Amino acid sequence: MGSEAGKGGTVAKAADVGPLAANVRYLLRRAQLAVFDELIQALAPLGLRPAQYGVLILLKHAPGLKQTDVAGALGIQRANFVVLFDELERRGLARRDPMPNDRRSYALYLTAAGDEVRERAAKREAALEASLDAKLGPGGRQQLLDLLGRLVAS
Amino acid sequence: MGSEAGKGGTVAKAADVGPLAANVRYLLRRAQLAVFDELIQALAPLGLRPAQYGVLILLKHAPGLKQTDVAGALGIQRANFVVLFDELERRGLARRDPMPNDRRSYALYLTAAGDEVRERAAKREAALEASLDAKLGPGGRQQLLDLLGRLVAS
DNA sequence: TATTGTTATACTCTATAACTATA
DNA sequence: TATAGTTATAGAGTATAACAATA
Repeated sequence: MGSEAGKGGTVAKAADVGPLAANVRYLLRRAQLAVFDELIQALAPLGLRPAQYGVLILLKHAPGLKQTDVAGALGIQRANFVVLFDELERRGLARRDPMPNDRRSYALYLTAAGDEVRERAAKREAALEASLDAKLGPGGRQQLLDLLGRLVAS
Repeated sequence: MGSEAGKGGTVAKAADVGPLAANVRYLLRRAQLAVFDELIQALAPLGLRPAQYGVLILLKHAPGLKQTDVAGALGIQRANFVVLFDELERRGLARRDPMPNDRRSYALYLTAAGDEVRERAAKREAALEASLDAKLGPGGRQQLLDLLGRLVAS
């Protein structure tokens, strides 16, 4: 990519991030972006973005949650979750059912179609996980999960 | 936070993310957001956002880089970098100098004021790093840097 | 022709305030 | 009064295309 442009003395240290290379925060961001971009590309053919995929996974594991719970668990604002879920519902991948005890809220469920899409997405994700593990080496995944868990716990 | 709303059987599993809790990508995002939010709060009193702080760090370490290089090193689009740097220049924290060999590009430098602000930001960041290390435990930082580095490398 | 800086634009994600209907 | 869902809106961050000056 044209590192030696021109003819002067400027050597153009293109990708040298210097002190940032040893910065946890910086590497965390770079790693997150890299890994997320892979997932975005993998899910794109299914018309799913990572956040929507997260909803499908969560509803598979814990059906009947209400919007506030799902949004909270995924770190999404209630207000933004509405639109996100509207699209899943419009596409017939999930549905809002009335709650018997509280007419303010909905119980959220995957549809059969939604579970199919989730399953296909999971297969695509699994392929990426394998490549992740290859990069991380033996035991690397568990180590990373531990360390990240400590950061999230706060 | 009102987990026992209503009187029915719904126990409201508020923060149970189930399978996502063991997902590298999900934890990576959550950790990155948590850690970045700390930095955003710490830098806010200085009127700096993380990306701007990154520019100051980079220019301190490698003065005289041109816009394309700095943007590329930080993973920012050339077009977006222009506006970002405009603000640093407007505030007198950095400057564009003409390049002798190439009249298309600028050599970017920190000003004295910019270096002062960078220094103050670095001190605030250092405080956060200490708290990070406490969470990560002995050797945790280096382990994490290694693992993240492998994810970014590819 | 290719590259640098630049403008304009658009799209996603995120955050907040305010409304409604229920509780 | 408090909560669930909703709407509208605004702000970041990011991505792309196109242009002028220069190489």
